[in-house]
This record gives sequence, structure tokens and C-alpha cells, in this order.
Amino acid sequence: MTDEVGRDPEAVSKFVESFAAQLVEAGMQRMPARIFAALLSSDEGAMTSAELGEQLQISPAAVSGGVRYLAQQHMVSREREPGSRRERYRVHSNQWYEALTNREAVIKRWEGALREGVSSLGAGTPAGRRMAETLAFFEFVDGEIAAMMERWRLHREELFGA
Amino acid sequence: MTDEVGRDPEAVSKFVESFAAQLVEAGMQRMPARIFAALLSSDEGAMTSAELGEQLQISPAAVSGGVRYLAQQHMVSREREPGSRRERYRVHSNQWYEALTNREAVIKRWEGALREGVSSLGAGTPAGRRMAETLAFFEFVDGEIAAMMERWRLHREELFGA
DNA sequence: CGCTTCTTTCAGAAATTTGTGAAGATGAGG
DNA sequence: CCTCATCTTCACAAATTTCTGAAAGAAGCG
Repeated sequence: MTDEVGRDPEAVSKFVESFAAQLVEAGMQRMPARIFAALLSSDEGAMTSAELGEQLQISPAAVSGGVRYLAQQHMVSREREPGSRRERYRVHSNQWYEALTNREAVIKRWEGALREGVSSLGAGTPAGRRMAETLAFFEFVDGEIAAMMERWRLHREELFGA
Repeated sequence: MTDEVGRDPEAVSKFVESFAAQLVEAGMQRMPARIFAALLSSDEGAMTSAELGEQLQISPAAVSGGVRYLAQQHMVSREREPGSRRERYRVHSNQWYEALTNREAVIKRWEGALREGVSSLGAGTPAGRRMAETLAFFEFVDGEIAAMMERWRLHREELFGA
């Protein structure tokens, strides 16, 4: 087997860019999206800063900024190769889409804003009622998502084994 | 009752801006967010272009652009007062958060990109397997969300009556 | 028809965001 | 300690986005 490269870098790059484009369209910033897509399509599920910089043709500063964002969103984690200042950034295959549904903080803030709206506009007014209903929706979804993720874990074991 | 105004414009405005800010943080553009928040907190659930312009202090052009975006996302609908060129933009209290969960098109595109990734990187490779799993997750969520919305409708009737 | 009232489109000014290079930190290893 | 390899921060240039005023389009109504 002369297949030592193992993968066609061009095919990888093509996928990375096209998946990143979807993420961008869904609202993610460009650099985080590209970095994330690159990690997702790496065999290890992890890359160093230098590797990312090379594949994506971006500066160390851009890697740093993008990774910081992804880490804040809990979409990647950072690892340190022991005895080296070099970091590697890893996407835990499960972890990340859990983060996707973990709008936890976002939902909580929306709920807060809506509660304030209900009371400041008046619970008896039409606008107040509309907002109370919206609030109820968020509260409902909040609970449902947790249950859904639990079902996913079961489903996942079924499909791929524990 | 000298309460003819009915609502404190300042309180309304304060809520509108704060709710819009949450939407912006969640990735919506500023103008659409403000317009949407204004509609949501109006008693009628509908406003004319002129009313929106006045409350938000923006030009007709900005209203036009924002509304177009919201309509594309199915978050508001346009109505025509019969016998007038004046439009009013309405948020149907139910409709809009159904639109929120209706990432339908978005999810489909992600699934497409992932499928392409699985085949172009190789279903047998580690990266390919990771993407196959991610794909399975999206397919799962897709189905779950429909079921969840159905439960919401029931729950909603329970809370607020049909 | 043509006037009037609204809405949309468009080009450009202003504000914001993004990515870079360069300088500064941080820590491993001699 | 000093050096080397890395990562991070920062100021700025470039690209992009956002909003506006002005002009053009559309539709009711006399």
C-alpha cells in the first residue's frame, strides 16, 4: 500500500470549507467555523495550532481567537502534550452537539427578558399575555430538550454501541 | 380613568430594546431584532411601517429591509388593510416560535454536508465515523423536534385553552 | 389619467467586524 | 538564568455590514 498519506488533503479541505460555510450561514463566525470543521474532519479529532494554521492558511493570532471562542462555547477542549508548551485542540464527538443544544444560558436570559416584559407591560394586557405564552413555550422547550438528549444517548448506544 | 394611553411608552421601549439585544446576541441582525421585539410587545401584535419607524427611530428603508428578512424567516406575516396601500406586519403568537424550531432547511443542509463528508473522507476512517455519528444525531433531532412541537400544542391548550 | 400615499431599491457614508503582524507573555530545557 | 518554541494580546488596515436619503415603483382614488 502506497497509501501512506491516507487521505486526500484536497478532499478534506473541500469538505472543511463547505461544512464551515454551513456553520457560518447558521450564524457562527468564519474563523471558529473553519477551525471547528477542520477538527471535526481530522482523524484524531484533534489538531495543534500549527496544523490548523497550515491547513486553513491563517495566522497564529486567528487560531488563538477562534479557539478561544470555541472553548467558551464548550465545542472544543484544549489539551497540553505533557512536557511541551504546544497545545492541541480537541472536539469530543459527543460533547459538541450537546453544546449545540445547550442554549441553557441563552434560554435563561430570554426567559428573564420575557418575565420582565410580562410584568412591565402588564400581565393583563394583550401584549403581556402574548409574552406570557412565549415564556411558557421556552420553559416547556427547556425541559423537553433535556429529555431528548437522554433519549439520544440511548439511541446512540443502540446504533454505535456503548 | 385618564389612562387613555394605556401603556407607558418608555417601559415598552425599554423592553423592546432589551429583548432585541438578546435576539442580537443569539445571532439575529439588529434591525430585524428590534422590529420583531416591537411587534411582539404591541397590543395588537401588529404595527404599520410608520409606527415601527417612529417607535424605533429608523427610516422607512430600514423597516422595509428588516421586515423582508423577518418574512423570509416566517417570523412575521404581512397584511394589507383593504383599500389602502398601507401594510401591517403581524407576529402570530404561535407561528413565530414554531419558526424558531423550524431549522428544517438549515438542518437538511447540514445533513447534506455531513453525508458528503462521510463519503468523501471514507466511511471507514475515524473522521468518517465521527461524521456518521454526527449525522445520526441530526437525523434523530429532526424527528424529535416535530414530536416535541406536537406535545407543545397539547400543553399549550392545557395552559391557555384552545 | 394623474395625484397622493406608501413601499422598495440603490448608491454611498458610517460603523462594525475580521484577520494580521509585531510585540509581549509563558514555560520547558539546557 | 538564558534561549527557544508557543501562545496571546493589541493596534491597525482591510473587508464587510448596516443604515440612510433620494429616487423610482405601485396602487388606491378622485
